[in-house]
Amino acid sequence: MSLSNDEETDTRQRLIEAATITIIEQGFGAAKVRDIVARADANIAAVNYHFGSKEGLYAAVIQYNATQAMEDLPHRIDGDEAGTPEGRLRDYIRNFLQRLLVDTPQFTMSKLVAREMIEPTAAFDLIIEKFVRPQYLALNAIIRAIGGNDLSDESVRRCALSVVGQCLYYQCARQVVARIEPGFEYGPDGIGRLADHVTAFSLGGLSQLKRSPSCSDFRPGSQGTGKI
Amino acid sequence: MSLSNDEETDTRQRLIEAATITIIEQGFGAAKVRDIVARADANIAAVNYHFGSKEGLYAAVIQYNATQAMEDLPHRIDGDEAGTPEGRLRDYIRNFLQRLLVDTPQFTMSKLVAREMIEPTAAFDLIIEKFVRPQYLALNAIIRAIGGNDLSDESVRRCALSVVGQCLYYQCARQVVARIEPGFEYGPDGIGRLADHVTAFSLGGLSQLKRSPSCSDFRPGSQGTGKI
Amino acid sequence: MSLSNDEETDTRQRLIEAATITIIEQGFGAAKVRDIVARADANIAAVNYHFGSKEGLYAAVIQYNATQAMEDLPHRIDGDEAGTPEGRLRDYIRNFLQRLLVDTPQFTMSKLVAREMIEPTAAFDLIIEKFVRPQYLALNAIIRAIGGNDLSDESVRRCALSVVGQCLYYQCARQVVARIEPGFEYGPDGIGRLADHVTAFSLGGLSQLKRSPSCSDFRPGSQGTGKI
Amino acid sequence: MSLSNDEETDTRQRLIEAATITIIEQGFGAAKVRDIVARADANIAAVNYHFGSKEGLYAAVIQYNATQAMEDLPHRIDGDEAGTPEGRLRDYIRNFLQRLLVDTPQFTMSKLVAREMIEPTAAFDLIIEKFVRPQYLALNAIIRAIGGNDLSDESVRRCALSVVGQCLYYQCARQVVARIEPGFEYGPDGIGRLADHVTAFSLGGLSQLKRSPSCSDFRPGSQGTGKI
DNA sequence: TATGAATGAGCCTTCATTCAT
DNA sequence: AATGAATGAAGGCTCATTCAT
Repeated sequence: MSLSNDEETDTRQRLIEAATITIIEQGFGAAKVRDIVARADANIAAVNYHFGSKEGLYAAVIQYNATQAMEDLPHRIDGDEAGTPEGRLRDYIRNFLQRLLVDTPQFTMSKLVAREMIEPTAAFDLIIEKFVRPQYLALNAIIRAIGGNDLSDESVRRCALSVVGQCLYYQCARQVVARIEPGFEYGPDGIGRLADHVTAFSLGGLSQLKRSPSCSDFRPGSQGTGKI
Repeated sequence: MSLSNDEETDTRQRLIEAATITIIEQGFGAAKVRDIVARADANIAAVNYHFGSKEGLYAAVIQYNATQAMEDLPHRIDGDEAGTPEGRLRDYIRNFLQRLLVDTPQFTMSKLVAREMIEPTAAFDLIIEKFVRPQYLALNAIIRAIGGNDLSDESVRRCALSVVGQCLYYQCARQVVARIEPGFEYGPDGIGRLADHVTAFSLGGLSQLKRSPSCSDFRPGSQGTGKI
Repeated sequence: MSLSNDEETDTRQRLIEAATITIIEQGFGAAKVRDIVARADANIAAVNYHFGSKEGLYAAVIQYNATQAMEDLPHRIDGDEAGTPEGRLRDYIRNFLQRLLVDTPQFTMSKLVAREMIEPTAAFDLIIEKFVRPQYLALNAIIRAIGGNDLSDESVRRCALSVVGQCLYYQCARQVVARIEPGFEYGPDGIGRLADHVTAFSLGGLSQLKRSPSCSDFRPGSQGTGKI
Repeated sequence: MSLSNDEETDTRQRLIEAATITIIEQGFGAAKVRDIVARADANIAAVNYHFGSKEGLYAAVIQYNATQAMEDLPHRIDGDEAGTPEGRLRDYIRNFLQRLLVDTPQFTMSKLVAREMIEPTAAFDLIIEKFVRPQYLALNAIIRAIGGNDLSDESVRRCALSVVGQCLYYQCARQVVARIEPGFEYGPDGIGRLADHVTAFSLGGLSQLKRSPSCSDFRPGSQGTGKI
């Protein structure tokens, strides 16, 4: 309420933002409290004062970014069924890739999740429930709409993971891609073309699995007939 | 000369193996030299004596595991063209997933690569050139054989990354998968079914891209016509 | 604010003083940070906090003692031309010897310089420019005033080094003097008599060189003629 | 006796020579056993095998070099009274400076002594008695011969130290001289001219002290009369 | 509330020395 | 006698945290 109260909130906020950037860049373990407070233009003792510990700061980082990210998600992720299922899949993929790859202060949550996958912390559960599962269920719904009754529940889930995997790869393996495919660009156009490719590739995959419904039925020998 | 000489593994070797496990579990930065030498039942000064520094030990770890991994690769990864291209793709995927996911002291290299993606060190270049690129080129060759002249070079590369992405996801996001799909199992059968799925999904994706050759030509609208 | 604040010396200051003593006693290489902080009644991390490193602390030690020493120099060293040149030479020598030999917490700089001669560090340049050269130039001026036009510039410089050498010897070779001349005492009286001797000896040397101006002209044979 | 016995002696000898060079360059504390054995092309365990410890090696270094140096001293240092006293002084100074300053594998002892002055070790006593005192007494004899009965014993001793100090300065403060008098050269000619200067300066000093016998009688005021 | 100096556990590394062959 | 791997004490330095104002 008071002016000083506003300033405090300000320091807290700056710390969270500075920590977000630093942790995305270096990971939680390698990020130093001294660097974070320097970036936030705050005092070395501020972290422990406001958050109790470095881990407390990280919990606040997750909390803040998860909330922010859920608010920013396009409404159709939340279950809106407008448009064709294929169009919704394309939008989902495009949006997912953008959040993963676009170099802006926005979309930090997806990058934090990628970090958490490798180096899980106490915030892991929170992230799964508040951020990952809702989107995963939305993707499942889209795929179910595309596949209709031709796909088993298990196939739907596997296909959802195949879609997510293709996208996440460009985040996790960004350095590798930069090395083995130096021409790859992460600007808006590049991401757009990438989304087109992933969508087409995935629709093809879904189409294939609709015809040979159980993935367990698939046998390499059947590939030799040339019908795929 | 003595029998004990044959039985007791070399300290150098024990250090490399202990470091491999520790670094896979914790990453290079978080792995402590004291823990590594304790695991190797060696003296704290042994690392410096044999490898000059912690980083020198890591370089030896990469060198050793990369050599080991390249020797263990099935011969057809090296360009053998026996069998149908589809069969070779399935073998490639199955082998890739096994190396990523099987919980054995073997197949350590793939896990080291996954670490290096997140936390690149001075060994990054070595890994790319000696381990990643050869396999990536082999996968490109398989996909080219499947796609024939219907696929542009760019499409081939994008498809290769889509295949790799699906597989790597299960390594990178192992903890996430365990949470959102608790039933997923990483035993030989589970990995076999997973390989079947990824193969079928990818062959479907390739088939789709052969029909709409340029991924840039793909438009969501065209998906609604029912052709997929 | 509190009284204790006035009485307790600054940790930074205590560290510098403790380091000064320790380094004079043992040299920079052999001085241990743990010993220095113990002497300063400070924490092991204090050196890194205040000075960045052990070398940073040493730089501060030099800086502090050099500043202190320059302030303590008698004004006539700075170029004051009061008194006869011979009197100024005597004062210079007496002051120089005092700073080298008196066993007080004062006059530390000269002892640090003696250390630096044997074990040069990064601080060497700083010491030469800020401390040694100004005094050397002052001594040159005194000798020039004594020698007048009878001495070449080179002779003046050589004589200055002869004066400095005689004084420094008692610092560098203190242990040796104590052994081969056990009666030598380093109290005020002893230093006073020593200054008298060095002054007389040096004035005699100067007088000799004025008569045979170029040192290169000097030949032992000419000494045998009884002129000395 | 056996051939292997000769080879052993060889390793011992190589270790002593390597240690001599290394210790002169870096001092005893900073010299590393690993560097010494590398320079001697010997095994790391050789030092402890042959000398018991690093300090044992150093004792052997002193012993060997002191013996060597005493053999190499010009005979007249040992009390030969040929030639005029002034000529003998000049020879003494020239020889002293050569041993201190000439950059050869010879004359190592003088450099070890200079080290020992700053960083005395257990070998200090040995050095004083076997090397320093004999030469100091010889110099005293020369000065007594020059001064005759006009000089008190104390004056003789002080003058000897003045001579030694001038010479040693160029060894101890070599780095300083290089900085404040960049033109100074340490080749044979430079050392010759330096010896000329020191001899002339010292003869002048002696001559002065013969006239005002007690250094304690010297007063600055008496300098103003212009007779020096 | 905010500051920044102080803390101490713990890290990697160095080094002379010892052990086993 | 010679080798080189192994040893462990000790060094400088980093870091999150706490203290005193």
